[in-house]
Amino acid sequence: MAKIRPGKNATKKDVIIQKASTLFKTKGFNAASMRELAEAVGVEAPSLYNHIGSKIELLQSICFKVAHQFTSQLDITENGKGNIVEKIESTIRFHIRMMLNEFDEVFVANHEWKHLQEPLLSNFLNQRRSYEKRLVVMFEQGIRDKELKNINPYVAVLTMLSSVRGLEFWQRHKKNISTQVLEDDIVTHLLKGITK
Amino acid sequence: MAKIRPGKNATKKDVIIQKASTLFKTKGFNAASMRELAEAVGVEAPSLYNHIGSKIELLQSICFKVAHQFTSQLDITENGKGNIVEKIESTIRFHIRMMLNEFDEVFVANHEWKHLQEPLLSNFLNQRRSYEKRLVVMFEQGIRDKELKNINPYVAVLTMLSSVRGLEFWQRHKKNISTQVLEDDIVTHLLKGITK
DNA sequence: CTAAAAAACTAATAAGCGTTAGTTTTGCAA
DNA sequence: TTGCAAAACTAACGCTTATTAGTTTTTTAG
Repeated sequence: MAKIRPGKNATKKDVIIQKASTLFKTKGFNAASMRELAEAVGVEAPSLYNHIGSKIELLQSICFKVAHQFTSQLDITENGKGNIVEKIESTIRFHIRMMLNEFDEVFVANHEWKHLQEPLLSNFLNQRRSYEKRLVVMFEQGIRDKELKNINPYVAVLTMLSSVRGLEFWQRHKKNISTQVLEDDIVTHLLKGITK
Repeated sequence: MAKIRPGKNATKKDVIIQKASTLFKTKGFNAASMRELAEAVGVEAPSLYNHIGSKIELLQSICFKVAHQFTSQLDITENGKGNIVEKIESTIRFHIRMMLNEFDEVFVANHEWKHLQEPLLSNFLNQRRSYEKRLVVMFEQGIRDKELKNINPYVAVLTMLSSVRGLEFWQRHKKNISTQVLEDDIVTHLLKGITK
């Protein structure tokens, strides 16, 4: 009956992807059915196929959209002004803001990527590895430039990424602390451990 | 044909649970089929039901076994000797060792718990919350006793838990660094940020 | 107002799932 | 060696799944 009603700047496909993000996050990709997704969107399941190609295509869209956001922001940061510590801080803050503002999609990209199909699965993992490697290179330069302590750059990068990912668990405590305070706390905490 | 051959101190059920841990970790609970599990064990799918009750029971066994290991170790640590910093260090090292030695089961407990059914789902989440709360209390006492900086104990606990969970990603780099060095590095890194 | 295009609907299909039933084989104890 | 229990097997059931086919309704454009 009622058609899918997208907002001003969103196609119907965008609406489906957004609802899919929430559903995949909550139930997991395999446990989430197209019938549930359709109900969330407000139509019958087969109607979804007027806008999308398949269920797996939804997961692909979510994962690669998130990957692109992180990658292109790192492009900007790498080529921008500032010393290494400032670039690391900028990267940390971007990660935190992504976790807070686009939680569902980031969560799905972090947890459900394993259900991607080849060759996109390998493509996605290569992007992740490449991203981490670029961060390691950034840390290595910071060490060479004496901006950072003589730490193991791999340990530092993974500690940083893991800590920020831990924001997942803050969803429950969201009410208790301002996101700005949280952002500053984490940045301080992480930088204090590695800066000279 | 061939019966399930358990090792000396393992029942057949234990073998199935161990194989299930690996399979659930690799493919996710829903994507892992009983037919695949049976193949990994070396029997046909229906034969599994001579040893287990159901698929969901396997997930329950894994999740609650892990939860019990963490909880009972924390009991020991809390009631043991030493100041708060020593107890925190001991807890961190236990987490790291669990991640390294019982990776599959810990991974499943961390990632697949959402597929537990009520009332066990709530039970599991309550145990997690209770565990985190006990850590927070530990940190609060450390702050009161002036052993720790005046940090936000929630932020500190979640940073600690997240960092250790990040060891998941070290599976790929395992060859490049000794686990003992890794353990010491992480402990140092984490403690340095919070101790006075 | 009309016609074409977009998008909804109902019905159905094929495949895979966990699990059960019923039967046969295996392994240990007497 | 015999007999019983444990554990394997084959076959199949009922259910859910993503997806397709075919049709009807709704929206849009001229």
